[in-house]
Amino acid sequence: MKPTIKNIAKAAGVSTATVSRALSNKDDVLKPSTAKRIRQIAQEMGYHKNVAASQLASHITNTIAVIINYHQTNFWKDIINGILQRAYELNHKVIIFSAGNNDSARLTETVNEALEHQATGILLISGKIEPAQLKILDKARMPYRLISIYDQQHPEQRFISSDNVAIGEKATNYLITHGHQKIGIVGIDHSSTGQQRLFGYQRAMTAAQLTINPHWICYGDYGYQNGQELFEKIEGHELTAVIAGSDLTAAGLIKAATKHHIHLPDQLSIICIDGSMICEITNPTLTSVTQDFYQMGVKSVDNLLNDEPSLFIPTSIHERSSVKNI
Amino acid sequence: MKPTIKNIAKAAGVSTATVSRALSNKDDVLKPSTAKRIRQIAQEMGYHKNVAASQLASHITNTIAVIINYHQTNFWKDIINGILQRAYELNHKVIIFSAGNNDSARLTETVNEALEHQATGILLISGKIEPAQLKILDKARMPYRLISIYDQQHPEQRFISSDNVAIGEKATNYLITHGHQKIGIVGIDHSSTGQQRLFGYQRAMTAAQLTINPHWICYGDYGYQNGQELFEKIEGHELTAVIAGSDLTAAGLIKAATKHHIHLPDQLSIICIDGSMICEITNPTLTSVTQDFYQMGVKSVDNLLNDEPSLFIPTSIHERSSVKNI
DNA sequence: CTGAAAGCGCTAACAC
DNA sequence: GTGTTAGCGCTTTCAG
Repeated sequence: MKPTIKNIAKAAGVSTATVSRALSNKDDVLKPSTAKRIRQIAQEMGYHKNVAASQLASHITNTIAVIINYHQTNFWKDIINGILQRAYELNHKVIIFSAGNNDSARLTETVNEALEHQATGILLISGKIEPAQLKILDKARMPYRLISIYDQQHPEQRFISSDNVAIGEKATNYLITHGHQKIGIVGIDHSSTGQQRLFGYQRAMTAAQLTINPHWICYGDYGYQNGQELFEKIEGHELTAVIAGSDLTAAGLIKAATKHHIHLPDQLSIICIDGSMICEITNPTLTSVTQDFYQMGVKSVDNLLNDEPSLFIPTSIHERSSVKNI
Repeated sequence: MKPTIKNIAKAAGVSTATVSRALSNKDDVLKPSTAKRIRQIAQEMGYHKNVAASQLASHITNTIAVIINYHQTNFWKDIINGILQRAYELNHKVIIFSAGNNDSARLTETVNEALEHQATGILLISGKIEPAQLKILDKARMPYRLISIYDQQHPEQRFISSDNVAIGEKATNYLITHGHQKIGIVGIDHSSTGQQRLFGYQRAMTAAQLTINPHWICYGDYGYQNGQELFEKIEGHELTAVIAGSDLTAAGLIKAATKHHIHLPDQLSIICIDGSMICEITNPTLTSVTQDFYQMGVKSVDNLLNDEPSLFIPTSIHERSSVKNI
């Protein structure tokens, strides 16, 4: 006999309504003895609620749909970890959709798919998003948040992100404070994240009345290998300090600098963005601007479920001996 | 007007069955013109299928439920990544359940919750699992696989895992081949994974007629900090080589060795298990036994959906200059 | 405190 | 090709 509410009702000699109540722990309405007896029978029959039926009837899913729109880097993993943790605490399930790597068509497809799940809300971990997809979300009147992306042009969009402009500015100012004037920024990319960090750098430089030599800005892919390669690009420009676009970029720069017999920080000061364990291990002295992606995941869930306004995840700077006073 | 199949039917002047067919792209049965017209109307009404209703009626979910039973280490993130990728390719959704950190009661709870979702199958990423939970799964007749855990005592259980005995053996034999006899194993724990690695080590040592000094076996937690601390423990035992239980353990050992002015590999050869990027960056010369967790995720999905037998994910050894010939 | 019954939105025979 | 209709398994008024 298939373990359904109906069959349990039959076995217990009660109605399906009573069984439903018993299994939903609505004990305040039921006689404790019947409730207990029903649960006992359910247990014996190996009953497991059919979530689909339950959701259909009740219209509540307690599910957060997460869309990952960029798998290349690793930060989404920490964000997911935070989401999972907080979702569990708030008694929500998490369903994850993979949308490839900034593939717009596929993202649209994925957003539509997520919408089919009648989730409580959608969390979109993205490098970028286009108006087309936003329109779908808005039309569906489904609560959503953009994680790790914010758009100064569209302050009305709800996001949870690091403040990348502030990050770039903070790192730059730190170096300026220490007397540096020829400061490079290395390994950022053309995504909004990279551009915002660059903008912060430019703003700080300009505010300090420092001129920026275009050669001091080196694009890259945030990677370790790339960091090593980029070192060659910054040589010969008399830089005294460099902002590494990511922790891996910094690791690569350090590796290459060592190989070229450049002494750090005497000949070159390095500060790194996204400083995490890798930098800590390769070079515990490295000053870094760190973001807490786990926290970003946690806050995202809170923010979504409580309908709070957009949020910047705070950034902290870990001052170590990698920056020389000049 | 709520965008349901019924309302679309009304708007299009057809039956709900026809709408259902059109929206499920059963175009072989429909007149192309009506199919197209219906999809057009659905689009305009902002229709999104109600997955709950669909699943309830069809009994098919195309969903893989993943349970994470151990959040402390990072390998699950790569596994999840592989699962997501492959699941997408096979047109399956992924729902993730977090079961804390080897909390047995909570795991039971989570298994039950996963069962409620009528998934195609369950993937359990675990450090360990108990008979109680296995019994629930078996009783529910739900296909499942244990990832990253295998139990020699229970060959009937389906698992996808690295072969930790082989890994320990492989690392040990590598050192033996290079002439080492006083070999330590450092940083493993008491989990089945750790114990299997230890067992492989012991087997290789015994096979080579080498005696093991109990002090050569140092327990730890696979961490970086711990690796540094453990270095002190192995000093004074005249070891010529060491197997580090994890990449982070190796990084810690290297750090501590350098601090103690021990020259690697002349005074001590190190080989590491789980060798990944961190080791590559901290010490590109380190010989390591590597496991591909991403691949483990990919294979798990295939294995589950195609009902294939248990599988060991192959391990490879990267020989570099961290082991000295003596 | 418990039961009867009307759906939730969709699918899948079966009929025409 | 398309319509009719009987569910899928559960929740939730509304009665009693």
